[in-house]
Amino acid sequence: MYHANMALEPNTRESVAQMLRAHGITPTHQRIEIALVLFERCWHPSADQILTAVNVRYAETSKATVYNTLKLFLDKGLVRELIVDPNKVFYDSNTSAHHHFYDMSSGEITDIPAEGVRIDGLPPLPAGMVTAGVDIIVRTRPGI
Amino acid sequence: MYHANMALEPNTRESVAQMLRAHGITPTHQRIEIALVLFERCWHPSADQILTAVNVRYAETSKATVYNTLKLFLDKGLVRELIVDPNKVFYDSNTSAHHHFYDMSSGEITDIPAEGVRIDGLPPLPAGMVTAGVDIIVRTRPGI
DNA sequence: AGATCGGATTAGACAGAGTCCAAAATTCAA
DNA sequence: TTGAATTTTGGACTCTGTCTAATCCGATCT
Ligand SMILES: [Mn+2]
Ligand SMILES: [Mn+2]
Ligand SMILES: [Zn+2]
Ligand SMILES: [Zn+2]
Repeated sequence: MYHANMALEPNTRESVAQMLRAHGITPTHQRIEIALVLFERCWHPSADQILTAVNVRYAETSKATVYNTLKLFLDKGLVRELIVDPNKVFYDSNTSAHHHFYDMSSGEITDIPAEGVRIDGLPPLPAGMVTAGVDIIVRTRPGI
Repeated sequence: MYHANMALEPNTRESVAQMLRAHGITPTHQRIEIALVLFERCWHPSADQILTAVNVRYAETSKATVYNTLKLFLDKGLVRELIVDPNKVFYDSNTSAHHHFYDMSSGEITDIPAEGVRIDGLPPLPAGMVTAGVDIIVRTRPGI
């Protein structure tokens, strides 16, 4: 997966710190850990998965900080929320426009690149409204 | 609690009961009330809105029954879930294929008819998977 | 270095949505 | 009418996420 925010930088603490500074975020120890977890690979973790991943080595980050930080990253455009499951929000470190497969049986989320996908025939927006985003979710389940 | 003298058009109650039977659902009083609330107009209520609406005249239906019934209706294909808000599920009594505008500032949900909307260029599904549904959510907010 | 001070972190209380359970109520076929 | 099967129910419980006030930094100044 292409990470718009990572360019070709290695996932070092220093490169992550620079990315945070570039987005106007003071790079604290906890924020760097959370960013490393978010960008280390292509996944769509929940807050709880991030909390677990960040504390694998030492318990050094609290639940409150994970939620605080995810909200901050969201405000600053570093991550986006994925609303596909009734029970929890998933976070997507790929902020470029794209869509998703959602396997309803396993919960697995897979990116669909936006290039090549085209939506035709949408009606005009209600008066005075502006588009904040168009999400396509293809819900799948194991075939016969 | 069942009240024998509820003033409601017998045709409407009876037609709802028949619809439930046609879907293999035993039409109890609570289920009929919930179905009436769901189908009385075009809206996308949450479980809590349904609970409130059903109990406007008398408190005759419990929270547990609303959730039980919504799950039953979902299984039987009478309603569909709408996952657009991180905090609650909305229910859609329109089960034909269609899409939605979601006004992020007011929470208002508006139907987009599927006729005329076309999605091109979706990649093939992961091996062994089958489509359970394709949802387009156009998130909007008040314009400039 | 030591003191300062504002932002960041934290534990744990709290809230809202939804689930579960065992007891009570009801349905409906016999 | 009867009673077994189904449905309903209050309330405890779980889970995700929020809030708050105390504490902890860590960058800057002397
Ligand atoms: Mn939930
Ligand atoms: Mn929530
Ligand atoms: Zn994604
Ligand atoms: Zn709808």
